[in-house]
Amino acid sequence: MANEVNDILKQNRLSVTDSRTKILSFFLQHSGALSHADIEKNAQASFDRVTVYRTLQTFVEKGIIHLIPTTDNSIKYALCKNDCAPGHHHDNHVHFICDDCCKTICLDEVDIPEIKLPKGFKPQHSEMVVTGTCGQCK
Amino acid sequence: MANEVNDILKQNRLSVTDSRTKILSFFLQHSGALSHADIEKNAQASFDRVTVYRTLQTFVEKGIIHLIPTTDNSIKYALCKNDCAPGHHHDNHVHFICDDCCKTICLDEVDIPEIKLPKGFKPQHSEMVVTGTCGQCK
DNA sequence: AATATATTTGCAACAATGATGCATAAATTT
DNA sequence: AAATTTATGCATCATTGTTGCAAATATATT
Repeated sequence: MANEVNDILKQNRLSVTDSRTKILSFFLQHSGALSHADIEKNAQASFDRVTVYRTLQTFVEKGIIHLIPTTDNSIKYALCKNDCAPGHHHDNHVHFICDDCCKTICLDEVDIPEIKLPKGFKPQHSEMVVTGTCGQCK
Repeated sequence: MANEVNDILKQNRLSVTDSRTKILSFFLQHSGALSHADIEKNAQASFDRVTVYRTLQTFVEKGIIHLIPTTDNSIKYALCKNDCAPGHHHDNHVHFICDDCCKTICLDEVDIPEIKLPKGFKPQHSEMVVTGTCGQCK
């Protein structure tokens, strides 16, 4: 996996630094969505808060991770599994938030359906979040 | 409208106070989604920040307004137009965020489609947000 | 209509989250 | 290995949201 992390960073023309390597590894190890706090609390990576912010911002810009919409005031990130390019994300899968374990799960195999909008509205991107109980918590 | 505001509050067994009256009026006047900041900056209502927070929380609990999910760190609220009861919202319409004017619009007439989830997942509530260009901004 | 009770408000203080400038440190290029 | 570019960490600040408590206001009671 060390190589995979390295490759992803180089493919995106990012210098390979300690923080980037460890934060990206953390995402690869935890397939679900992570919050800034999750990453900051991660034992393996004790970086400055600012570094974590900047690393996450960089990853979003490069299309390595994507943001997940929430109704509480928390930002969550997850690895992009489709072919996302810098400044242009192609993730169009549904996200699931479990009311029990509070985990956010990317349902990579569930596409967001297209919908008909009222006249005049031009859609550019859709997000869909489903809450409920996940497989583990039923 | 003064009566309408009064009625809504009384129907929800809330004491009729200055802040609640004015904040609720503000929602009735502005059909779109509002952020905490929008309300705080509103000239007619110069309340303590804490009061605004608590009023909005109360309104959400009572089913008078609902939260709209976003990917940035902003919480947005909009009036519930369906029959939402305390602790039990029934809004299942799509929200539209315009990239140009940055307004959030409730598409009351567009229902969130039902989707098939992987085995084990039990859905409870769905949210859908579409970004793009709205009718005014095309 | 006046008082008693219950609720809400505003203040103070605090915690958490996020942003920016700049010197140091580390990575990449030559 | 040195020069250059880039990233990090620290200090500082702004914004956002929370909690406890006394004062103020609204509702209920007589």
